[in-house]
Amino acid sequence: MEWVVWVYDTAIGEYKDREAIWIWSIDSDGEYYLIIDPNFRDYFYIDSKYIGIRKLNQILRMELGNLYRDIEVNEVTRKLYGVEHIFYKVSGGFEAVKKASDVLSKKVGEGIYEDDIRPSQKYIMDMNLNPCGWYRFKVSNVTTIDNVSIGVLEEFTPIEERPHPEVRVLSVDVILGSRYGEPDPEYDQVLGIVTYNGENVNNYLLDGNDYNIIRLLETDVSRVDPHVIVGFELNQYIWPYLTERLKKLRRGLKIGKIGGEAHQSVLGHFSVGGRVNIDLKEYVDDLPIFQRKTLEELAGYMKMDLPEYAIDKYLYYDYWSRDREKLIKYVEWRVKAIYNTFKGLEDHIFVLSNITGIPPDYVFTASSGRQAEYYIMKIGRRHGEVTPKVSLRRYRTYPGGLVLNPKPGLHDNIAVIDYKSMYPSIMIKYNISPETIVKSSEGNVVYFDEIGYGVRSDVRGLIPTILEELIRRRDEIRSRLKSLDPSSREYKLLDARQRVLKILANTMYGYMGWIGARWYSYEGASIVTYLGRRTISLSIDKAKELGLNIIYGDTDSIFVDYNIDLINELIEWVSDTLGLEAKIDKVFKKILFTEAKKRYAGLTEDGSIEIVGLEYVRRDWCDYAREAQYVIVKNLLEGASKDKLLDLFRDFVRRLRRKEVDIRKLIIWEQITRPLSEYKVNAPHIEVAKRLSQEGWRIKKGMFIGYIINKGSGPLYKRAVHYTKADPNYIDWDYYIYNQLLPAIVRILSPVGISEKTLESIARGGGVGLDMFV
DNA sequence: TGGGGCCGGGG
DNA sequence: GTGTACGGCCCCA
Repeated sequence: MEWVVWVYDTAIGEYKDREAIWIWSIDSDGEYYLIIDPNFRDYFYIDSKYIGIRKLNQILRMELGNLYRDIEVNEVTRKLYGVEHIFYKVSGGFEAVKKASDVLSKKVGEGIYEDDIRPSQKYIMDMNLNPCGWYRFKVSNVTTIDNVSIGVLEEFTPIEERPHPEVRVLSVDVILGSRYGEPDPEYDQVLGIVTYNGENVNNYLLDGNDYNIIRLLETDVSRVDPHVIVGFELNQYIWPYLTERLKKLRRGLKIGKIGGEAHQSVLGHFSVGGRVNIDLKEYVDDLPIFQRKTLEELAGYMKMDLPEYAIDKYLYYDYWSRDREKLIKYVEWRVKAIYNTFKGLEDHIFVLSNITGIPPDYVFTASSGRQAEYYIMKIGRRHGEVTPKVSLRRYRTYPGGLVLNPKPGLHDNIAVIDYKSMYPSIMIKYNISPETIVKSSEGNVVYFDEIGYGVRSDVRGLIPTILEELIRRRDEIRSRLKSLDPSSREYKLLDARQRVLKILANTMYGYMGWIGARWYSYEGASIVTYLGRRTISLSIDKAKELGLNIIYGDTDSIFVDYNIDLINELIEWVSDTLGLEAKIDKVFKKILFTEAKKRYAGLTEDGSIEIVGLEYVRRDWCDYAREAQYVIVKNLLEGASKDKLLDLFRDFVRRLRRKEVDIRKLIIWEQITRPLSEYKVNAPHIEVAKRLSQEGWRIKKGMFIGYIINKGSGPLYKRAVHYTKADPNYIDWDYYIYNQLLPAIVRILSPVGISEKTLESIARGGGVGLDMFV
């Protein structure tokens, strides 16, 4: 029989009492298919440098007992960091191979590779069966269990580029709360579970025993039978809580296909057999544009309606006790937002999964470094590369990009010239890869005296090869996009593809400098940044020689007077002499610099305001000061008079002095970056977190603490209170005038000659007369 | 008063 | 758990 289906996961399952690869898939109507491949053999490599074949077989025979019959050893040639080695490939049944690698790790220790990659992932990479792609499967022995058609794999062929089928989605959110701070699954029942399938919201509220509502969730899942279950904080919070609640009853959470229970899997994500479990929190965690990592930010980004009342989890229990309606309304908004956000992101998720080979389940759980690594592993083996082990290394820093001191003040018509993908281009041009770096200048080597390493030019590195391929694939897609209708399905999918390829290319340099990388290269990363510094310095020299006035520069960019002829000459020189591509990135009609690097505000040619590094973009400044800075700098750039700017400032001061500001705009947000006990200093957010901790909240790394400064004496950390406990009568309004608003405005007005003294006197109420008395 | 701890953001 | 460079706050000696 032949099935044309879209694969969404591979897993280790069973066939006739033996472990087998299970390939979960659906057809264009969303019907389930499970294709079983009983023939895939797990394997690992052992380097022949560390053991002879005779000894190897002897150990395996002695230690494996009956499982030995299930093992095969073959001599193969593979590359390790580009160098050919003779390996023994030990393959066989999953259990036997696992036992064999355990035994050899103990007896030989070194030289064992790929025993740390799960068979289901090896299957994806070796068979080139990428998740979230279409395939034509030939199967036999077809049966049906529940509504899943099951068949045994004969063979398969890929079907290129067909949009993914419409997936059934169920979003889930829960109400967890406790009188005593953080809800504890040991004592605190689940208060409510809310689901949404795109049409109906179902809310199941505690009435007696929460076991009943968890069962209702299970019933809901089995009735809706979703391909995707999506939530916010599913992996770190919701699934662990629900499974912990059920442990008392000695049962698991039954939400998988064919009776599967949710269980913890690789990288700490939860796996729901036969369904795709997606946690959107992991998506927002990865992206810096989401400052506080909230669902509201994500929903706003996706241009969705925001809730009428957002309720903080610290207040869930209060609302549950006092205003349940409002709480339920909010959580209903959440499940809808989660559902709709997923719908907006599904192309990206499926494309990212398809390209990296990481199943959609945990493509977000994997860090961007790991995503890049899976991709390298996949491409590497096509070049005969064995995947190296992560080894323990000493942490070392190395110098990064070059940053120029800006010329402070207001400038007209400034062009930003930057290098197109500077680091990837350097890595390709100079062949920089872990295996191409050498210490000596002998042989075919491009040597860099200044840092004491060179790069081999007789072999092509793996990373540059991969980068070239990424760029080539992306260019192909981009040229196809030109002839497509931007609103078409095809365009959107291809656009998602080219974006993912770009992200992967841009990740490679950072990946190589990451100590946890399998393809880590301190020297390689150092050469990349060294060449980056050299490149930008050379172009600065050339720009000066051409007579261009340089205002600023950072890593891969220079800001110069907008003289199109000279700039074109510079760009041409970069291309001819350095062999790299530079371009005009944007032009500022006005741009304001302070004395500081990495901070400026500009008005672009299309009239938009761009603010970089200043208080406005930082979450550890209160919204009120941030907004004030935006308004005033916008007016400044658009040519407002000094009087107008001072009037605006005066208004912002006045509203604070009159306590007319919504206290939510006074919250300062800071992240907890380590266990509370590891902090060496007192600081407001740490102190507030410690107090929350005493009230029963588990304060974990990565949490955001929002605080407000109250009146009183002593250091700030003693006067900071959690924002849920702030009271306008106790707030230190002066702190907000002198330590939030004033510095944010001094920063942008002092470079244009408005003195700090002038602003301070306005802040004090001077020069306004009446203000003193209101 | 200045250095260290800490945080967030730029490219 | 991708990299380094940087500014600026608060605390404390």
